[in-house]
Amino acid sequence: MKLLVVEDELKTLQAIQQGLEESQFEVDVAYDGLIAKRLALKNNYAAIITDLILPGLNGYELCRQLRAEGLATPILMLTALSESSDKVIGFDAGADQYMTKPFQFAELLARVRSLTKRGTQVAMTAQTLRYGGVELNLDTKTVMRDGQPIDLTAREFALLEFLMRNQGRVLSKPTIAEHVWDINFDTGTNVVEVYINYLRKKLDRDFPKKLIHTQFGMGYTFKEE
Amino acid sequence: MKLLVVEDELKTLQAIQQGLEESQFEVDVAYDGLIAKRLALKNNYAAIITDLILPGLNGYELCRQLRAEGLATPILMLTALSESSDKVIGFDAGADQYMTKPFQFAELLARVRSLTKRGTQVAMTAQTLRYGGVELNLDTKTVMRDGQPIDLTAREFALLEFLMRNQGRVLSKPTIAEHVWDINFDTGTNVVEVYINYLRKKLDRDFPKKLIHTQFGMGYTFKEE
DNA sequence: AACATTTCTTAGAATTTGCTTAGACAGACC
DNA sequence: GGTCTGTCTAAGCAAATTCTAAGAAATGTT
Repeated sequence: MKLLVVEDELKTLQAIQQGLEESQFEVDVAYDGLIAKRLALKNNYAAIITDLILPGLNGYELCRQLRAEGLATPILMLTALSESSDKVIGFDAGADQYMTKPFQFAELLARVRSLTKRGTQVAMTAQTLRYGGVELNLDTKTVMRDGQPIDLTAREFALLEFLMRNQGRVLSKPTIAEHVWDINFDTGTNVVEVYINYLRKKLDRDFPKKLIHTQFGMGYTFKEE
Repeated sequence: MKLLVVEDELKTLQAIQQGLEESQFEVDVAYDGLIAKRLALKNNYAAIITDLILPGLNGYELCRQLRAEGLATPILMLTALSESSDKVIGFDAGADQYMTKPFQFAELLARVRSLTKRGTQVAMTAQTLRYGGVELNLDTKTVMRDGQPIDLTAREFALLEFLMRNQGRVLSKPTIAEHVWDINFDTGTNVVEVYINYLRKKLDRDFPKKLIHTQFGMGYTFKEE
């Protein structure tokens, strides 16, 4: 687990680095806000620990700019005692935790552990496929057509996903069977036909514009008009 | 919440006292270091705010002697002097925070609040996840639903945490197993199902609105309605 | 129009998936 | 050692989905 520590005071920096490394973290360091920003955007750190007062770019600005770049990495902000009114600013900038110096190292460690636990989150990308008024959300496994929810089973969903990913293309039944069912189309099965039928009932039946088209003797196409 | 304010300049003292009382603190006052010491040892104050320059016993001595008596009450030291050497002395004496006059009352209030929170040196920001009436506190490892405490085992807690962090998303059993159990889902285990069941009994059973939903053939989702 | 081929539709059988419970096992605490 | 607590396995049951199979309909060909 890799961390970035940003601090311009060498003694403090080394103390933190050493302590974290002893606790099995990999630690990158930066003395300067601008360098820190570059590192933070390049590497995928589990958390960033930064001082507020820094050369180049202060902790507040660093934090704000990283968030502006869409970085979700947890940030722990350190500040000296006489800066407590900056606390509010720190949170507004997007810091996740705030800690006043001086502090016990054990406390820092506890907080870093708590922050890095958030890594249990699955990839944040909200993947949705859109075409012809149909919206297929891969995270929530939901399907909407013209704003109306459509309830699909797991297999139906997989089939629709495959059709939408190959939107406009003619897909033969063996191809579909292979991708959606992981079967060789040897066995004279008609599952594909059956499931196309299920999908049509749910997705096309109540709408004037059909999206699933039969290409006689060739396969099926997902397209408008 | 009871505070002690030690200050010999009457005008300043009254301003601080009034401001704090308006902010719902109970305030005791002292004009003199010796009186302050007696009060501080007798009453259990949430924090002590003291000037550095005082008759009887100066703020530095007051601070040092209280610590020598084993008092752990947070101390906020006020001083007109802004030289850093004074800061060092202040901290050595055992003060928790240090503030130079003149100051904005809002800042004083913020510091007092931070000091009276939890522990002395650190204003802990409670790490809690909230969703649909459920409050999961990562620091205390406690869970509440609609203000009612819910008792969970470590594994149940980890599962709920993972569900809440990925709230709204459909999580497959292999994904859950990997993140909450650190296992490859090869082994035909059904732990996930069993623990979903445990969690439902404790979290959903006695509430009309269910939060854990089964997406047949796909996984589980944590969401409202 | 008659036929062959392909696709659609449906019912219900087969299978998969999920829920629930009981109990085995291990570690913590007396 | 015995008890308790928490974690996990296993098995039976229920429910939902998936698939098969067979007749109906549609399409294309002669």
